[in-house]
Amino acid sequence: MSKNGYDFYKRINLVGPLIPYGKVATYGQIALLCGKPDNARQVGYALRSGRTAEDFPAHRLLNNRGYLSGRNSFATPELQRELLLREGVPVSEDYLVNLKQFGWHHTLAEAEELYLRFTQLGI
DNA sequence: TAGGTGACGCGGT
DNA sequence: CACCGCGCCACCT
Repeated sequence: MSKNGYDFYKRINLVGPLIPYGKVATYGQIALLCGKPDNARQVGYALRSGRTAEDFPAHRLLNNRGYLSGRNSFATPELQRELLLREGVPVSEDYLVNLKQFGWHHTLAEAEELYLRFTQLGI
């Protein structure tokens, strides 16, 4: 837990790597899995400000409309597109991904297991 | 301390 | 569909 009592970023770094290869996830979805459904903006902020771990698949994150919106050198929409195409995720010329088909539809069990893990880690 | 900012999201038009 | 307004909330001046 950080000095101000905030543990959101630690949770993010545990959730991110769970996004399956060949799938994408939304900022809001990650926030929800972190137990903070209203913190979608903070997920983007975490990446923008370099608070995410090395193994965080930043290219697999997009907004709720399916648009790639990376904002730093590690994940520009162009780079995200390149990486996603490489792992078999179709991305249109205007950086749009079909969330229905390639979104990560996590299960309730996965969400519950994460919550348990956070509790065990005290974060 | 107050106010501005934003890799967001939802609901309304 | 698209566009807009507004709520959101940790961070940073």
